[in-house]
Amino acid sequence: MAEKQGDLQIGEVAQRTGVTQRTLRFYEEKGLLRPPSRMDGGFRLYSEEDVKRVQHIRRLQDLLGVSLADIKEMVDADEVLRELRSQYRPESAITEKRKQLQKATDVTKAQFAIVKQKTEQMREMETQLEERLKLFARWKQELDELEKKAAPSRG
Amino acid sequence: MAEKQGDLQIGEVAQRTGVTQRTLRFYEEKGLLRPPSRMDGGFRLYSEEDVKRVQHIRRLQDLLGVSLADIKEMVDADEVLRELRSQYRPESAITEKRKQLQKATDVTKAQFAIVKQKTEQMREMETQLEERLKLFARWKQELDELEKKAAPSRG
DNA sequence: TCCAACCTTGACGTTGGCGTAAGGTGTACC
DNA sequence: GGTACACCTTACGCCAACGTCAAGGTTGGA
Repeated sequence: MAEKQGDLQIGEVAQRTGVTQRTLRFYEEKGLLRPPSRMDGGFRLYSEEDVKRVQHIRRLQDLLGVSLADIKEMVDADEVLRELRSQYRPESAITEKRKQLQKATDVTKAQFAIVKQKTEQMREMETQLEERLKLFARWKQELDELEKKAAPSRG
Repeated sequence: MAEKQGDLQIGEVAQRTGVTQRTLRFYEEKGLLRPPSRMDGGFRLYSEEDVKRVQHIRRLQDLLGVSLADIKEMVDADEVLRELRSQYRPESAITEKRKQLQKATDVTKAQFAIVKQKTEQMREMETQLEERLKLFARWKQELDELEKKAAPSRG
């Protein structure tokens, strides 16, 4: 198997996502990334989808600050989503589908709750910091004027 | 020195803040909390201020997900703020004050930048998740209707 | 055919943020 | 002054999330 058009080796993926190759292998090991296809010699071949996935994982890490285990749960829900998208499937599996959909919904709702709560608190913090900056600005003003009075332009 | 009115032992602080005693000592060790006063026997005595400080640290940890080293920088800025509040001080120290104020302002601005960026991204994620939930809801509808047609009330 | 650049799988190392156990001391209350 | 409980320091332990070799195989071009 030669390198298929559009596929990426691990080095390129690392560059484009800003993580190390070690991290990519680590994510694979932990089940956060599906094992990619390989070249004949064993080199990993990633797709654009994989790149997006990595970026998604990083966003979750950075923004939510949750563990990779939790993130795995979340991206697994993504996988379910993709699977469900391939509608054409045995009708017998409809109960299964329903279960998967339920699971995905639950996970997403949980995630949504976290995000909502955090945005809320972040906004609070944002205004607090804003207030503080204003306060600092006023103090600086006062300092400036104090200095002007203490040592009026002696030039 | 008996236990002063209004002061708290480490156990109470732990309970009220939801962290362990170990964590409180650890924060002290790392300079995130000023060494509290002590009873004659060596028991730590915390103030209400300390409690607030711990809660603040935890919020920073949880929301921003930054290292304790970074948080130290931030809460040190708080300390500067408190010091600057005691205005009555030798005039000779005005240059020093200015420097401290500058530093505090810088740190606060940096923090503000982080918070702002994160809130932004969080809001994006929020809407994404909302969309996804809607999609899931629609799919569930479809599944329901599909089932109704496949097996119409056979009672 | 040969080489440089790229990749592979182990396997051990590191850092942050605490947990936990040991062995001893303080405090409060009867 | 005994006892039950809260606290003290010291020090080793632990887990997540990678970092960092080491020793070798693959690829693609000259």
